[in-house]
This record gives sequence, structure tokens and C-alpha cells, in this order.
Amino acid sequence: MSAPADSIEIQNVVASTGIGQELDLEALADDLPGADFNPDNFPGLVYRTQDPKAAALIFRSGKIVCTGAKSIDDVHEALGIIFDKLRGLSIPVDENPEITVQNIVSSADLGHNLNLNALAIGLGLEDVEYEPEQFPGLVYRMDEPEVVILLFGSGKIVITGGKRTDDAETAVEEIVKRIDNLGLLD
Amino acid sequence: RLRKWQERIRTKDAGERNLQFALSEIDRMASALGVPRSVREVASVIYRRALNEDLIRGRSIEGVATSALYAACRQEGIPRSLDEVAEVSRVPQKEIGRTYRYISQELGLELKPVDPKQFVPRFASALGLSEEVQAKATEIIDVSAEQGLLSGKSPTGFAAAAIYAASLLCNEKKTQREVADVAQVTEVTIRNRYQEQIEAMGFR
DNA sequence: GCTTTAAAAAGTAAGCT
DNA sequence: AGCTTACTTTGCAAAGC
Repeated sequence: MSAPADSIEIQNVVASTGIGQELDLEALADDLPGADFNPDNFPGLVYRTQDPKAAALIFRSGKIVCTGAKSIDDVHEALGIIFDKLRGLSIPVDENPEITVQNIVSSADLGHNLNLNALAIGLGLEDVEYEPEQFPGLVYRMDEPEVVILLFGSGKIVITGGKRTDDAETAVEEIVKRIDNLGLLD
Repeated sequence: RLRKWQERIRTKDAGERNLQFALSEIDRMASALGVPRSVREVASVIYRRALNEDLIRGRSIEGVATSALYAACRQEGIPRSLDEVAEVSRVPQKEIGRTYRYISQELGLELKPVDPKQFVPRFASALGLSEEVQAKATEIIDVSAEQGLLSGKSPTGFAAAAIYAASLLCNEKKTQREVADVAQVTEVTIRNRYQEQIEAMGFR
């Protein structure tokens, strides 16, 4: 009764935005408690929010990358907290900065063990990367939706590369169809 | 005009020198790995194809040469593990794996996943084990793979465990450490795979 | 290409008790 | 023999080397 699509859980959302204002990251690193800034290592300043849990990379240009959130709502919430923190430091922040979701990582469970060797051949070696000496997952690049699926022997899978919430659902339904058509869904 | 002409000759010479270097490296590594001449020839063909399709750009000659050799071993059914290939190359294992995936994809090699059984003769003879043990190990691999135990597991670790189990069953016991050393896996991996395989064979 | 961030899957490995 | 920690893979943006 439980369809594989019902097992989908969003694990990570990556989004980008910008406050429309250049920043002095050296000063910001001093004024923002908990900020990590190592310009020799990486040009962005790292700031983590506790609730919701997320990490933001803040750049001199005022552009920001938010990762680690468990939902698109959490991305907006976390960035809202950061915008308010910056405003609290008298830094002008755009009224409603546009937030773009760049990648959503989800996990799901197909509920059946998978024969990855058979699947590599069945799905087509040209679209598959399966090198168990290097990584236990089979990497399958799907065209529609344009996502990458990692399939494991346990039947657990990871869907990444999608920008929309329903990409994972569509991808799971599609991969189940393809595996079933190959007679490899036991 | 003259300058352009000289430049062409210079790049042609450089290209020729690079190709000779790559082919001699393939030869050197192939000798060190003890693979037959036929595999070196296949590796050379793969390298030339990669060169013609401009796949070397942005990659090291040695990295592509090593990957071509790794691919050739697989294509010819006598695979070497990435660990083994990395030992005779001056390119790190991680880069060999990454470059192999790239040229394999771009050249459409479409190589099937490595079959653990292909490691059995080489590992077993390195351990001085009989044909009987090899046949038993092969049987163990077939039975446990059919039961779905192979998915996601390293082919060398799978082969090593089967050889260890077969050596016990045929009274030619080798220690986990001895098998682990020739297969270049840890004893922990052999132990884990061995337990599953023994159960799949209906022993215990 | 690299650097940094985040998260899942499962296998392998290394260090410590 | 465990247990813990850490590394492998995928996707993406950011700025700069």
C-alpha cells in the first residue's frame, strides 16, 4: 500500500540570493558572533543558523548561498533570520530579496532489494555509472525530470539535481516504472 | 608565415613526443602489472582514441594513459584493481578513477561491472592454491551473487572472501591476512563478506 | 580544475579500546 | 572484535586563484 513516492524525504536544499549591497566581510566577521571567515581558504563567510538548522555562505558582493535546510520554507526562514541580523547591524538589505532554489537532495525507499549489476545493463550502460570498487551506489542520469539518482542494493535511493519539489516524486515514479519493466523489481 | 610553419612543426613534434611518452608509460606500467602484450595494444588504441577525440585537454597524459590501461585490462577480462594500477602509476588512485569514468563515458566503452570471478585465478595462484580451491571459490561467487549479495560490494573484497572460504573448505587454509594482502583489502572486509557468503551457500 | 557548505545512501578503512 | 570517525559518490550556487 505504501508507494515508494510516499517515502520521499527532502534532506537538503541549496538556494542562492543577494541583499543588493556590497559587504565588508572583515567587519562582518567581527560583528556576527559565530561567523567563520578564512579568506585565504575561501572567499565566503560562513554563518550557521540554529533554528532552522542551515549554513549560509555570505560573499563580499552581497550574494548569499544557503545550504543544509530541510525544506524550502526553512530556506526562507533561515535567510530571513540572516537578513534581520544584517539589518540589525545597520546594513541595508533589499525589501524582498529573490531566493532561487538551486538544488534539492531527497532520499526514498523503493521497498525492494536491487540487483545493481543487472540494473546497470538494463537501464543502459551509456546512462549508468556503477563502479562498486569506488562507490556502492549506481549513478543513473535521468533526462525527464533532469535529475541524478543514486540507487543502492538495499533499494534505498537518493535523488539530486532537481530544482522543484515535485521533481523527486516524478523521478521516483519513473525509475520504479523502468525497473519494473525490466522485471528487476522483486 | 615562416614562424607559423615552425610552430606547426614544433607542436607536431611535441605531440609526437607526448604520444611516444604515453605509449612508453603504458608499456612500463603493463610490464610492472604483468599483463600480456595484447592488453598493452588495446590500451594503446584506447589512448589514441582519447587523443583523437581531444579528451586529454585539461588532464595529465599519465592520468589518461593509466586509465586507458585500467580500461584495457577490464575489456580483456583480466582486471586490475585501481589500487594495483595506482601502485605502478605516478597518478593518484582518485584521479585514475575519475579519468577512467570520463574516458569510458566519452569513448562509449560501455564496460560491464567487474566480475569478482576474474580475480580468482590471479589471487589464488599468488597464494599457491590449487585448481580445486579456485573452482570452489568461483562456485561460491556464483551462488552468492545470484542471491543478490554482490550489489554495491567491491569485486576484490568479494573475490577475496570467496577464496578464503574455499581454502577452508578444501583444507588448504590461508589466513585472512594472507588473502587480504594479495587482494589489497582489509581482514574486516573479508570477514564481513565471508559470513554472508557462507550463509548463502547454506553452510554455517 | 580547486577551494567551502549541506545531506542522504552503503561500503571500506583506520584508529582505539 | 566493536565502536567511532572519516572518506568515497551525486547535485548546486557563490568569488577567486
